[in-house]
Amino acid sequence: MTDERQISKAVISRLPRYYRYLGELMEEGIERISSNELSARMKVTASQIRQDLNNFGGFGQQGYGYNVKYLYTEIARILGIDRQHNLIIIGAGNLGQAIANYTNFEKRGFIIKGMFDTNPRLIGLVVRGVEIRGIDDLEQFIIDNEVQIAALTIPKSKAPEIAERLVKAGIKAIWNFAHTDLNVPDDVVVENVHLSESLMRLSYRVCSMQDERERKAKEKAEQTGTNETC
Amino acid sequence: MTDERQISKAVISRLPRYYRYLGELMEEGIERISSNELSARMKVTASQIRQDLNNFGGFGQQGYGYNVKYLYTEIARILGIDRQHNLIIIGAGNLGQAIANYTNFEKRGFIIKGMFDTNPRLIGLVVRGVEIRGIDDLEQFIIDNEVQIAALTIPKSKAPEIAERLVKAGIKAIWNFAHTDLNVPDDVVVENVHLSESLMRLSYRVCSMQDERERKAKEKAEQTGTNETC
DNA sequence: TAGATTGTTAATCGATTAACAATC
DNA sequence: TAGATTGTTAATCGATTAACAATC
Repeated sequence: MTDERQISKAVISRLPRYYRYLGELMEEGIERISSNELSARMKVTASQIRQDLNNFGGFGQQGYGYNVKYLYTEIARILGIDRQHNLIIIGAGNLGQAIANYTNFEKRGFIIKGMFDTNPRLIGLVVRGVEIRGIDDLEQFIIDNEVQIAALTIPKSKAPEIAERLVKAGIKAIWNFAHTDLNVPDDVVVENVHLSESLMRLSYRVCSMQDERERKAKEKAEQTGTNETC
Repeated sequence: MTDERQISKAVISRLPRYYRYLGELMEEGIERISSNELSARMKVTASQIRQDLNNFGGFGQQGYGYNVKYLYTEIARILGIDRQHNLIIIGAGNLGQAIANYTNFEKRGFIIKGMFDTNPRLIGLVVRGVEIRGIDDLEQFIIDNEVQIAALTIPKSKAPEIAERLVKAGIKAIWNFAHTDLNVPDDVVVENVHLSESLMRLSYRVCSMQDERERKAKEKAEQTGTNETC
């Protein structure tokens, strides 16, 4: 019913951004939009928008464009955020608590069922109505609460062992914030958020921007004859 | 000296991962590695590794492979993490504090000079030796401390205004955790970390994995004649 | 109906993989 | 020297953009 052929990863990774922009359009009270207008807002080509959406079927109408609310709902359905996903957070440090405190996740169907930590000082604390538990309960808790997704906000050193326990307990997906790659069976989804890698990419871009700035300054200096290179 | 031609974004985004694996190899005491061995560990093709690295020059040696330590150092240089980057964190909530507490960033040359928040309860607190300040000081602080990078861990609603102030104060890059796109001049780098989008991609993958599982189960049921479709 | 805009095919562009000569 | 493995060119694959007929 849902799947015809494999959708490319590039397309999938753009869908949440479309979803965000459509949400903003709804807030502005805009009811319909053409691929051209949307392309101007999002700074992508109209062609790409139409191509992307047509992977999932024709959501638009010739001569009219796209109905914002309808498209918004359809993308939610495609992404599976119209359903409920039960989630736990392993690691109740700042990062784990940051995720627990982000209320918008619940709006998208991600229900935080529990938090886990090994630190005795944290166990028993309640964050946004969710109790922090010791890690011994883990397997039973996953089964009892039909947990699909585990956010892993623990140090790299502990990640492989916990990942294995999660897999054995039947988890469907790991949202991995640990600075390491996890080895799991093919049918377990791992979505990595490697913040240190993100920061390194930023670093690269800052440096190459700096290089470019210097190159241009030098060029200008040469043109105005400020140095004796030629 | 450093730049010849534009390096593709795909290549850049893979460099931090190479860097991580090379670091692990060093910890294991491995001194040299061939593209083939590395490809097995990293689950990418050897061809891609060689192609990627050759964008920046020949770091290997025929018949030998790559010297781990040398390559590690070179990638650090390419990424610009051999230099010092002064950083501030705007928004001292859980996410901001999580970043402040992650010690490895300092190892890579990212020095956290200050944290800022509007919440009076947080102002004056000290996180890992860094004081949380009121946001009024922002511009002067950036100039006085030669701050290049600002991590933006504040709600979406406040992000555009702060981004504008940062740009005016001469910031070079914004590490953006706010759930919105920022409008900044071309020479200011924005690296987005949109956690909600990451979670939606995870959701998609969980659902399509589920679909596949069901499809296969159905196929099997048909083969064994458990239903009457044919 | 005429104008607008999609859905979709074709053309282009870029990234990945394969192959192999160069060379340590 | 022979074997190993890179650096690099060529072939393939996939993703993006352009174009336009279909159609609301």
